[in-house]
Amino acid sequence: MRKFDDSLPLKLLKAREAALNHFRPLLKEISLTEQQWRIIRALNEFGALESKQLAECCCILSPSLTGIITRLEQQNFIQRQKSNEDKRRVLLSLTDHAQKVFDEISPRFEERYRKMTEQFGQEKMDEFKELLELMAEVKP
Amino acid sequence: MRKFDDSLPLKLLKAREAALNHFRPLLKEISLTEQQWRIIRALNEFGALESKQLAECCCILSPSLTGIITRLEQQNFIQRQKSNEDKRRVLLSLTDHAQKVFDEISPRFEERYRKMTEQFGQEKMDEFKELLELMAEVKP
DNA sequence: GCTATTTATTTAATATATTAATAATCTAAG
DNA sequence: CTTAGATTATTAATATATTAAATAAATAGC
Repeated sequence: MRKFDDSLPLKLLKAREAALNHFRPLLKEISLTEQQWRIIRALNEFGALESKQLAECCCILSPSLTGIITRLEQQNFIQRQKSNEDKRRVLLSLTDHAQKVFDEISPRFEERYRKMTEQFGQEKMDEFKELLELMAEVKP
Repeated sequence: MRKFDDSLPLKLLKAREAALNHFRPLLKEISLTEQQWRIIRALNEFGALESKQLAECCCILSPSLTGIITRLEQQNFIQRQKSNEDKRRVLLSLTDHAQKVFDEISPRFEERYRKMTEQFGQEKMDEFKELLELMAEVKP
């Protein structure tokens, strides 16, 4: 039978852990969790988003998102605004404070990302990302 | 600047989600979480393990493991036994019940794993795993 | 032999993941 | 227009993740 270590989910978990280790020191420095930073990055790029869209693109389930947003709101990183056309929906966007923090710190994330890519090898990284995208498309 | 979606940790997360979707229905059927199943698989292969070793090979931190083991013990899947040489250590192993459940259900996991591999392509899967292992070795 | 240090595990506190259920609103069939 | 069904966000309950601190037992150095 297939060995314990020959498990795609486990290998994906370990690879992700190793990748995140490149960024954990920075996250700790600014006191944001990995998920909080992911959400801030998404809102920086897409501007205002509805909760559902944000959950989708950040790969975070709605119930988790509700809590994360609540805390980011308390820390003055995110503002919520009810939609007028559809009163069920909530629009989320970065505060000026969050935008400022993002602009200041993101170059340092970029630098670490660059180093990680260099260490792994640019060619291998491209090939790796290609395979990751293919796997993400596989349906059971 | 690098786009939001061009993020290795995010791609790893999405690929892992897609991979896990192949097994979630089975896990639900036997009412075990992904982590519980990982631990059972490890103990099936390695026999009795100490808590630290189990945490290491399952990529689960000790504080999480304590809770998971407690619940698996209550469900009669795992038994703990204190080491005699070093009374700090705890030896963990599968109960007969767990071994029986594992032997019955694991062929169905194998079958789904086989289908996932076939769908993705055996060659690509080998290449993919190779890159995942390389990434897991990269140090920050 | 004793003490300081180290190591293995657990506890505590907070954040996130997962599933089910709820509340509010919208949409479409009748 | 009205109501059944669908959709969005939240709440609730339980499990796991993460970091720090506490506990207990082993080991090194004196």
